Amino acid sequence: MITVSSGDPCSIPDVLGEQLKRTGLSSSRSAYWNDRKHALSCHRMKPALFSVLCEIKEKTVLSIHGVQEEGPPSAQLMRLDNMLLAEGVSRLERRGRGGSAAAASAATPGGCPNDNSLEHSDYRAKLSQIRQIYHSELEKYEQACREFTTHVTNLLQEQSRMRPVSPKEIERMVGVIHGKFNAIQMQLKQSTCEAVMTLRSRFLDARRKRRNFSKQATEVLNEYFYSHLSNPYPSEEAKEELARKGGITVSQVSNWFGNKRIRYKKNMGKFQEEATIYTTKMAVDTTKVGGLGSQASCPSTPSSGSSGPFPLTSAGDALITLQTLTSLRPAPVGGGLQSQARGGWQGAAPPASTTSPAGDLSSVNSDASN
DNA sequence: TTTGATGATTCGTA
DNA sequence: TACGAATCATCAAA
Repeated sequence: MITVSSGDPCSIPDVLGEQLKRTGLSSSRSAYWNDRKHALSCHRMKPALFSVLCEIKEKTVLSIHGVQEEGPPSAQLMRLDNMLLAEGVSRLERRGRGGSAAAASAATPGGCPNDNSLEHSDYRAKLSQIRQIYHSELEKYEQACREFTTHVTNLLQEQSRMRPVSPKEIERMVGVIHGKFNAIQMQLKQSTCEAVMTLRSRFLDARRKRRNFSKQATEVLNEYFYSHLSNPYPSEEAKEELARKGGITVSQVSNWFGNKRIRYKKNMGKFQEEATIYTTKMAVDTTKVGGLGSQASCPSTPSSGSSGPFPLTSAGDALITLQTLTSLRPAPVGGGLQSQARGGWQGAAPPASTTSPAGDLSSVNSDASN
């Protein structure tokens, strides 16, 4: 009885000989293996050996049949692909190295704010970096996969001269190789997704990127707030103007006023000094301009008039009083503002944006000029 | 490191 | 839909 190991010893010298030839290492050893190979192929037992190998092969193929079925691409892989596509990472596929920079700068990740802040450009640069690394690694894996597949295919074809190797078997082996490389690719995709997620959370989470407003923005907002203390609800137009002057967005203006109203109401005592500063400043500005020009520093509300939902004994009036008093003595505005504010917008429903606050500077100015 | 200030977000409401 | 209230997360000064 002839026993043959699954390693198929007959083919080994053959393959080695070929490899030695390819790598230029053929020498006396190569000649030795060629002799051996020739001896084996001419051996009188070769047909018997080959038939035994065929039998073994048949059994082996039967035993592994059913295990080799390749399932559909996993849901996880699809999720990763979708995520990379959504993040703009896998858009460059098959585009080559040249177009990566342009495409990187053009790509806008989903959910990304469309402002042109420095953080945003930094985000894009880092995303582009991740994208380039991803594609470079992907290309490496694909090339390695191709090379390995070719190598194994050649190997099996060589072996098929000495042992039974069916095209199906080669196909299966190629499938196995692709499966292994796909697993590696999935890891690459997974880590790329993680990197993108980390980047997103770091750069795009608004809470993380919170920056204090510039001094100018704060001043513009405070000036408006304290000069409209009786009705600190800027209209859309006023918000836009404040946003423009402060170099911030309209929604930031809205946020600021929302926070300011709440915090002022909660702790008016704390804001007395600030109120004094700003109302004094506004009063001085108004006096300087002669009662007509203060609109330049304080956006007006859409309409004017004192028929708003708040009593005239408001902070707006306090400002008027203050303007008069400023020229006479240091402004003792604090208590007045506080008491008036308490009876003003606090607790009252916010007025429609089109209504004009009693303390609107335009009306103040006209009053003052009168 | 702690703490107050502050911009942003979320949720309920009118 | 805008607002108030509560809360979160970060900044910056002590």
